[in-house]
Amino acid sequence: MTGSASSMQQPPSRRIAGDLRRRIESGELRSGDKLPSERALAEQYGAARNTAREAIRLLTEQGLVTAKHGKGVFVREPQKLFRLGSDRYSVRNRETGLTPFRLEAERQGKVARIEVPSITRERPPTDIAERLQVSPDEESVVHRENHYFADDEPVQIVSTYLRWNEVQGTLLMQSRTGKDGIYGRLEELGHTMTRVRDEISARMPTPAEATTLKLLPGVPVLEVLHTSFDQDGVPFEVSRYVHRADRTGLLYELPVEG
Amino acid sequence: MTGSASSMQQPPSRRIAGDLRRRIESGELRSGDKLPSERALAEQYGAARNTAREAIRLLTEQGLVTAKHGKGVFVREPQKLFRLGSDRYSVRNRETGLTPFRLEAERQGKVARIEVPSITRERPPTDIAERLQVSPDEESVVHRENHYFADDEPVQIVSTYLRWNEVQGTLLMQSRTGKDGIYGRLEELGHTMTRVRDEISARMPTPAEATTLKLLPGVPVLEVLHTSFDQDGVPFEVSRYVHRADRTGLLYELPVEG
DNA sequence: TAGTGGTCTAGACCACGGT
DNA sequence: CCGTGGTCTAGACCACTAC
Repeated sequence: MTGSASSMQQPPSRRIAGDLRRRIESGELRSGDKLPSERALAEQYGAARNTAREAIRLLTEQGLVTAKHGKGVFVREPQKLFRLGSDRYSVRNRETGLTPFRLEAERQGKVARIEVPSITRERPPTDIAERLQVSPDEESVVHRENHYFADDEPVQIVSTYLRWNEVQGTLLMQSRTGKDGIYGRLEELGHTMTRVRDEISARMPTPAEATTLKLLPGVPVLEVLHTSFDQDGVPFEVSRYVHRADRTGLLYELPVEG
Repeated sequence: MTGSASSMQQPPSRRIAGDLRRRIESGELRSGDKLPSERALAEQYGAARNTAREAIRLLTEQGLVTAKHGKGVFVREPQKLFRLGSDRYSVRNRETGLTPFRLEAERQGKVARIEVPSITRERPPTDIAERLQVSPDEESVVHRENHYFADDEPVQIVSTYLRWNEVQGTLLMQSRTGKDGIYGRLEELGHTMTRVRDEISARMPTPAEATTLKLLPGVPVLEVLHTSFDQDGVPFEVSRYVHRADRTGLLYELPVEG
């Protein structure tokens, strides 16, 4: 508290955080390196431990470092991204027998696993009802919840919504949907996917999502609201994808109409 | 500190945060409502002010509430989203004389403004160099930085990279690029946009981004790395878009190849 | 002036990880 | 066992807002 008025712009916690950020960005502290302990930082800067702790918190919020209880605070390692391309809906991919997720996991040398925690008849959320063109006031949809893992690490949560009156009594009410997955069954019901729409947004996870995705603080999620349209322009399937943003990149390639 | 061992699973700060989250989700506290003050919460729960403050911090991190210095803590209002469609690169839109950004701002009844803080020759970042197929070791690109505002609120930061040897001495080195913008000039240079690739990710903002975008804590950014390809498949323009995620939705519509 | 959040202090005890 | 982060206490002063 000795500086002149002009040198006192920043509170100590910001100053400590700024110093650490610079040390990380300059390469002095590299991925995986351990930061000085909170108590050591406090002593170095002549501050209380809570002040050093606040500095660490700022960096954590920015996704730069991650704390490990009992061990220390470490510079976060950049993660290889799952690259989910716009061709992930292509029929060609179905014919390989590998889903896009399995393909991508394989590319990274990881083992893909998919769980189906629930398949239930429900009243749809309003955003889903609008897009699937069903009533939001009745139990008009079937909700299939899927969890995707790579090497037992959860990477995405998917909620797929289908029309109850169409899928009632079919394999689409089972967790094992047979050859070519749900799109194979939907094709038998007369829906050939000819167009898709993806609406993309990003936000911080809910506590529930943070738990199931095992998200560290400072990691946002990517939410994709996906709608499939058939040959008649009818939306026949809507899915909400929640991806952990530290492991996911989306890729869209498209022609530009003259 | 009176609960039995079995009822003590959660620390007080989480308990307070959980109670508040439930009150918000149940509708008891609505968008724009003021939460109890930190001191009031501390008293209600028989805790120190720092503990109540920690609870508020958790909610802020989750993007649920936002603090206003001197006024209080308020439930965050959902923002209307800028919907940036995949047709934003279409030539048709250029012919209207309105850029997609201006169109979208108009749709929301807001005034669009675009600043060009800098146009400089530079050595490209490696991810840009790869995609534009230029050398990362020379000053091989021109970097045009743009800031987009809606009603004087900043909503996106765009860095466009072009080949120095192509645009040297052209209008593309000026802030006013003439009719149809940069794509008009690039077409005169023989590059007709026929295909685009967008690579999308989400992350927490850097402090610099948080400042220029005036981001509140708990708001991530959407980053889009955009590449334009011409009639010969040559990448002739690469841009990095940084959008504030609380105001931006991306929309992609695409046909599915049989 | 009173009330609010923003920051800081100087302690304390707990839970976790490794020796 | 010791060192680490996780949480809490009971104060304090500052900065901002509104009256």
